[in-house]
Amino acid sequence: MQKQISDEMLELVAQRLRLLSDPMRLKILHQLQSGERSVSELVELTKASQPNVSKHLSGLRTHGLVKRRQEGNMAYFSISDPFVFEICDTVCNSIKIESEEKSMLVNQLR
Amino acid sequence: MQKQISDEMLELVAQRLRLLSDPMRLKILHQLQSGERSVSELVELTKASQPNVSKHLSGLRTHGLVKRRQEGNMAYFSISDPFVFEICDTVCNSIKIESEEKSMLVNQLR
DNA sequence: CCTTTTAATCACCACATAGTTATATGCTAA
DNA sequence: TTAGCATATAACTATGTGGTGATTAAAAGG
Repeated sequence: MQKQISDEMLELVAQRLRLLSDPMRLKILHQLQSGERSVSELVELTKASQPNVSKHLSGLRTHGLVKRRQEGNMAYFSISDPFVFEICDTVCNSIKIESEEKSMLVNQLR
Repeated sequence: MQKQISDEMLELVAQRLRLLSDPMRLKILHQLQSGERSVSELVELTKASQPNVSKHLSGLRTHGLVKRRQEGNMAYFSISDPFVFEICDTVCNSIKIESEEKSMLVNQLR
């Protein structure tokens, strides 16, 4: 018998995964993986509009995935919850394994 | 220097996480964690409507997270990609750690 | 055949959200 | 103060999606 999960917990988990379920946000987080970045740097790196980047950063921040440091005119963001990396690694691995299985299948059919 | 991720890969990862970013789907997957279930069982267990459950199962299936077995009148579903469990565990852990940190903070303030 | 049961699909509504443009805020330098 | 740069926010649009009720499809049993 497994442990039951409360509806509130399900909501929390879903909310967190929802933040990671957008390509743009993943792109931003991926850039932050190498360290702190300013908003303008992120705009440059992601080739998205500045309001769009700011909006995503705001969402990520209010849910505690990212933290903000202000220095003079600029705002520097960095990842504050390492679980982000674990999740992405797990998903990437599952995709990699899947595509490997597919290519093996193709090889068998030759 | 880190490895760059292609836009297609970002889309794939986001798509997969999107499937896990809904409480109802998480509930279904959680019930499937203990083994195969028919649609009507899942309807009963999740207290959701039958079309709703079927719709979610359909989405999960077309993206390879779940597989279907027909027997007579009924359809049995089961989890086909174990990465689901890893993801959920990781997220649950991060939430647990966070809440523990919060309660520690509260204790310090007493 | 007809009826019942199980599941899938359709049509629709309500809502959330990613994106854009325009504007505001806030800091620095002249 | 004013000008200029960096960032945040507001208002709006378009699209996606979770939910519902009604219908259909298919299988089993009378």
